[in-house]
Parts: sequence; structure tokens; C-alpha cells
Amino acid sequence: MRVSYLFGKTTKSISADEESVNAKLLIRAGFIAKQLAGVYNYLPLGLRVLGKIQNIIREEMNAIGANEILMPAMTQEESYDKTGRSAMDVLFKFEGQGGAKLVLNPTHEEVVTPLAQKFVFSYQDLPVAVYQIQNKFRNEPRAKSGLLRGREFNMKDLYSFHADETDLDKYYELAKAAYFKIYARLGLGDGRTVLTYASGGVFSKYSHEFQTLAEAGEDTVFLCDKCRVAVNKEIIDEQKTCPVCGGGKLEEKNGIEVGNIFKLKTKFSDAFNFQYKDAAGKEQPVIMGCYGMGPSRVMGTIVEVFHDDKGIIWPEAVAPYRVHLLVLGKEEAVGAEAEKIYKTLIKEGIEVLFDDRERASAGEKLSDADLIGLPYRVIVSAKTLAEKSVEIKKRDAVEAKLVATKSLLKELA
RNA sequence: CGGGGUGUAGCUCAGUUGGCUAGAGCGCAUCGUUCGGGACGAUGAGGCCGCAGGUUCAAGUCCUGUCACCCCGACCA
Repeated sequence: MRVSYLFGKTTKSISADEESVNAKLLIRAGFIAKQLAGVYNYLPLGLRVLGKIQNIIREEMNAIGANEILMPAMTQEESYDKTGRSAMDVLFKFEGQGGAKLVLNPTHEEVVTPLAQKFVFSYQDLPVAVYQIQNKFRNEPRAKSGLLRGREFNMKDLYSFHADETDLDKYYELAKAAYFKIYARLGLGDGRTVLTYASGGVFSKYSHEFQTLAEAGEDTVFLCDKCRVAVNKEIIDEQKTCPVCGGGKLEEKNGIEVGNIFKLKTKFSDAFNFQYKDAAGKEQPVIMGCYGMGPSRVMGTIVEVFHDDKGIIWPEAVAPYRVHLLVLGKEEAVGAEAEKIYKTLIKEGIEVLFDDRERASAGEKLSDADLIGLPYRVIVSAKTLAEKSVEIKKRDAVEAKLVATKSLLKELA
């Protein structure tokens, strides 16, 4: 991609209202543009990041046998009456033709349960799991913290259906493992994201959250210094010791909730009278689990965790492009060399953002590269050309290095 | 939902006790000089001062209403 063709621009000035690091950097770097509090446009760079996050999640969901589907954003309010959740104050409500009462789904249990009911009748149809990646709508009293808490946000939600609790437990553990694999691939692994015991409501003793430890985190968790498992603030009164080892010291930390998994059991199947016939021909309630993870919130979290005073530092797996190629100077030969390298990188399948702007100064291009934060910065200039070299700098490295142009591909491998 | 604040150029903002033709920086356009850390000069375009009403000789400025937006807190499958 050429910067000269790119929709969206970096900017130096940003509203003083914007407080969170992720919103400030993502807006300034031209990844997102704010529509209103908690509602954002995704520009090409931001959409690429979001897409990469979604794809990593998608691959791991598929790996545990979940089927991807897409459910509607809107639903009849009646479905929420059945579960008693139509009084939920985060529900966006509106009217359709003929006064039909509609809602924008804040989550999809009310959609997926009757949907599964259309296809699941027998124990032979179980277990089955479906997921989607879609936007959710929650009329938060106060949206804040950029992408961390929005009114419209992107969400992956997985729902599993089982014949009994043992089978649910088995799948729950599978999903939990998949979540850790996802965080590791996203660059949020290595103890940075911890399993957190949270309230399970009335269905089970606990639900599990996945908390990424970060200064900017709005949640308070208590982390066991022995086993890196945490307890959410809401249950710390009843759970004063580590729920795993029982002996570790619990230390207070800030976290961002990047995932939450629940054993719903029969709450929703009861509400919709969703049953299956067991081997003896007897009707049994379907046992459910649900597993949420928000790609847009993950994107904000990554920026909160990986940045410096100059800009974002994208982990390689989610960076919009791998290489930021800059051409510095107006000499024809330098421009031609940069073009040649650009085409080579494309041919080799290396994702590259080429700052080919003729009127931007060197300083502007260098600042933009830091702000946008691609993993590798490659510079072509009169200086490098004279040495038959290019300059390579990793975004998180202090020093740049000069390498022979012919070994560039090896360096980027 | 409680508290606070803001609406003026594309963006970020200034605009004094009401006073003349509405201000800056950034961005944008043209020209020239620059070209390895957000360059410089010149010229220029760009405003229903959120909206409605009121007070006044005179309103961006004061009053009333209204709409929108934002921040802090509470809340948060």
C-alpha cells in the first residue's frame, strides 16, 4: 500500500477531551476516527488490525470445532421478554414497521438459543458449538477509554450446547485453552493475560475472565504471586485466598477484561424451552456455555500495553503491515530504488506500507513511522543508496542498522 | 442516574467590563527555497459564533429555552 493512496491521515492535534492512550494514539495515527463517544469508524489501517485479530480468533475457534455463523444485529424485543432481560438498561430499543418492537443485540443468547432450537432435537445432534464475529450494541451510561468501552463494539461470541454438564465442562476447558492460545498469538501472552475468577451468578460458583494486566485497566484484580491466577474484586470478599493453590499472596493489580467465559447451564434453554431427547427418548434441557472476546477491545488493549511516547508498537501478528518503507530525499535514483524495493517486497508477499509522498518532509515521514508503529522501518535515501544498502530499524529497537540491499529479504524473514 | 463542562474555520483552540470588517496555530491551495526527526517565506481560499426566542442603539459575548457533545463518579455478561 502506498501512503499517497491511503485513506486517512496522521494528525498532530487531537481533542483535549480524549484521555485514553489507545484513543489518542489510534486517532492520531489514522487508525480510527471517532463518531461519538464509544462509537468509532475504522479506517484502512485500523480495519487491517481488527481483521488480523479476528482471524487469529477465528482460527482458534475453528480449531476447537466451532462453526462460524452470523446472526442479526437486531432482534424482536419479545425474545428478551422471555429471558427477563428486556428491562436491561443497556438495551437500545426502537420501532420497526407497524410499531414492531425491536432491539439492537447487546449479546446473542436470545438469538442463538432459539436458532439452535431449530436444528437440535436429539442427543445425536449434541454437542455443537457456533460462534460469530459481529458488532454488539450496549447503551452504556458512559462510554469511555476509547476502544475499551464502547456503545458499539466488535465481539466474538461462541455458544456451546451439550447433553450434560460433564460434556460442558470438557468443552469449557477446551475453550479456555483456546483463549490462552489466542492471547499468546496476539502478543498478550507470557503471563500478561491472566485467568481471573469472577462471579458466576446463580449458575455456577465462578465464571472466568481473562484480564490483561495494564496500568490503564479499569478493573481491579488480585493476582496470586505463586500461580499467576487472579480473583476479581467483586468476589474477593468471599475468596480471600488463591482459588487454585490456596496459599499464594494476592496482590492488587489493574486489568483490562479481554475475555469472559460462562457456564450458562440451562438458564437460556429453560427460558426458550429448548430440550433434546436422550437415548431413552426422554426430554432433557440442553446445557449451554458462552464465551466472549472483543476484537475491538483487544485492539485498544494492545495499544495500551505496547506503545512509547512516540507512538504505537504493534506486535507482529496484528500489525497492519510488516514493513514501513520510507523514501527520504527527492533524487530520482533514490525514488527509483525505493520503487524497486517496494515491488520486490510485494512480490515476496511481505506486507509493506510505502511512504512515497513527495511533499512530506523526512521528519514528517519518520515521525509518522514511529506513530503508526509497524514492526520494521526500512529507509531508502541518497546515503543508503551510495552504500548499496538500506537502513532497517525494528520499531522497538534503539539503533537502526545498515544492511546490503541484496540481503534485505533475509533480514525481514 | 448524580456532579461538572463545552458548542466560534476541515482540526485544535483564543476572543477582556457587550462596541467597528471575526482571530491564531495546524491542515488545505499556488509559487519559490528546503529535504535524515513533524522545514521556511510569500500569497490565498475557507465562518448562519450549535439552534430558537428575548434584552439592547449594538450580542460570539447578557437572559430564557432547546439540541448536541465531552469529562468525573455510580453502573458494567
